[in-house]
Amino acid sequence: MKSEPNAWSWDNQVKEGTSMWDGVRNYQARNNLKKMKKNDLCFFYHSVTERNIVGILKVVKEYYPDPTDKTERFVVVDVRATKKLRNPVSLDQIKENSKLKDIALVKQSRLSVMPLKKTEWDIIIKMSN
DNA sequence: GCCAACGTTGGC
DNA sequence: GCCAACGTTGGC
Repeated sequence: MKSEPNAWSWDNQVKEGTSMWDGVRNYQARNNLKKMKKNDLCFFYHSVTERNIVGILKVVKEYYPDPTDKTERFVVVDVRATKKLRNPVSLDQIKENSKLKDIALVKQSRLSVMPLKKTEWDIIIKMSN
């Protein structure tokens, strides 16, 4: 899950505890939100200014209508900051790893909520230690 | 700050 | 239903 740290950062998330992941206005990203199950884990990525994966979020509530969306077409999930990565994993590092060359973060840079395979997740976890 | 890559909108 | 025009995102 991606956010510009100027708009909503990891520190904001930690301070807030559980919060809605709102503002998604893209159907593909919305569909990915809908696939999330309670207790699923997600990486929190700081886009634009930092380009780092900084922490891990947990889904605490599955999708429901986004109250900030007047069209009633988009949804949110509730998430909670779970763990800060020991070392942030940068976009450059991810691009340098040939096993990660096909992930959406690299291939579809505009998508703000994207899936990740377990094997890919594990590689990134390893890189953060 | 620029621009490529997309996604959406609206005229036809 | 097509596509030009436009808006947004996010890497560089």
